[in-house]
Amino acid sequence: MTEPGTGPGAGGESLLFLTDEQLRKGIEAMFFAYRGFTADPDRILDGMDYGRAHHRALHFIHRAPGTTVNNLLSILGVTKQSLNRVLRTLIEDGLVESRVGRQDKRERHLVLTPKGEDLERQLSDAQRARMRAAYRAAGPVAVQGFRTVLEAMMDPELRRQYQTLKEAGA
Amino acid sequence: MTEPGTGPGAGGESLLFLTDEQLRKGIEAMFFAYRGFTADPDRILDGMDYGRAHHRALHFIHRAPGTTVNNLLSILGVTKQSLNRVLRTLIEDGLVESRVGRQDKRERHLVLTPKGEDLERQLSDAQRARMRAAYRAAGPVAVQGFRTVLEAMMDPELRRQYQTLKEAGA
DNA sequence: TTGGAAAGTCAACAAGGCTGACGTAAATTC
DNA sequence: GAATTTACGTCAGCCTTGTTGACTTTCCAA
Repeated sequence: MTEPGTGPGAGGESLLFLTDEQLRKGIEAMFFAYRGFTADPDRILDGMDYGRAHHRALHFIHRAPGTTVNNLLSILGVTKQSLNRVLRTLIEDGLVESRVGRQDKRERHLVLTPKGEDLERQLSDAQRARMRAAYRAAGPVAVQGFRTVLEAMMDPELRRQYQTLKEAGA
Repeated sequence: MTEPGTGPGAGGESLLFLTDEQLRKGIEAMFFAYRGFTADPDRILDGMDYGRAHHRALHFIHRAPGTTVNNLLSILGVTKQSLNRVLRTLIEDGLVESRVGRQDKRERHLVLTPKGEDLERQLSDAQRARMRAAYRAAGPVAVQGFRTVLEAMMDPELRRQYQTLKEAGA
C-alpha cells in the first residue's frame, strides 16, 4: 500500500493524498469511525426509553444552558415536531426544565435538572473516554489535523454554529 | 473535572489536547462534520426512491464486487432483514445483480449493473468532491492525522474490516 | 441421511426523521 | 389599537431504516 508521506521537505508537497483512492479511504474511515463514535452512548441508552436523539438534545442543552427551542432546532437541524417529541419526554421525565422567557415570554429556555445532568454526564463520559483513548493513541499533531479536516468538511453554516459553540465553551 | 497542565510526559509533550474541553470540541466536530459528510449524497438521493441505506449498499458492492450477502451484512452492521429490503429494491430496479454462488450455491454474489455503477459514481463523486475540498484545504499533514484519529476511534472489529477493505483497494 | 449454515420471506414494531394544519400567546409593526 | 409576525406546542399521518421472531428453502458437510 502506497503511503503519501508528508512530503520530502516543506517545498515538495505531493498531491498524492488527493487521489480517489485516498479519498475513498477517508470516506470509509468516516463511516466506520462514526459507528464507534456513537456506539458507547447508544449502548447506555439501549434499554432506557431514550435514543440518540435524546442524547443530542441533552448534550447541547448541557452545553448551552438556557438555550431556546429555536436555537436548539437550528443546531440540531431537525424540525420542531421532531425535537418536540424528544423534548417532551425529557421534560415529563424530569431531565429537562422548560422556563418561560423573562424578556420574551414566547421563548422557552431549556436547562438540565440534576437528573438530566446525571444522564448527560454518564453519556458524555463514555463518549469522551473513547475519544480520549483515540487522541492519546494518535498524539497531539494528529489530533490537530483531525480537527482541521473535520472543520473543512462541514457546511459553511454548520461551521459557523460549531465555531460559535467552540468559542462559547473555552 | 480538573485537568493537568503540561504533563511531565517524556519529551515535554503537552497533554493539553486531552482536556475535557478539547475532547468536547472533537465530539462536536464529529457531529457537525458527519452531517456535511452525508449531505451531498443525501441531496442526490432525495427525490429518488432511495436513501442512505441504499447508498451504503451500492458503495460496498462497488468496492467489493461479487461480495456475498453475509459479508455485506457484517460490513454494514445491520440485520439481514434490513439489508434485504434495501437489496430487493436495488435488484428489482436493475441496479444490483444477485448471482448464485458457483462453489456454494447457497450464497448470493452481488454485483452492480451498469445502471448501478452509474448511480454509485454519481453519489461517490459528490462525496469525494467534498472530501477532496476538505483535504486540499487542510493539507497532507492534517489528512494524515485525520485518518489516524479516525482509525483509533473505531471498534477493534470494525477496524479490522476497514483495514481489510483498505488493503484490498490499494 | 441428517444437521446446520446461508439465504430469503413475512409480520410486526420502534425510533426518529418529515410535512401539513391548527392553536395560542406574546411581541412587533403598521 | 389592530394586524401581523414570531415562538412554541400539538395532532395526524407518512417515510426510512433499524429491530425481533418465526418460518421455509437450499444445499454443504459430517
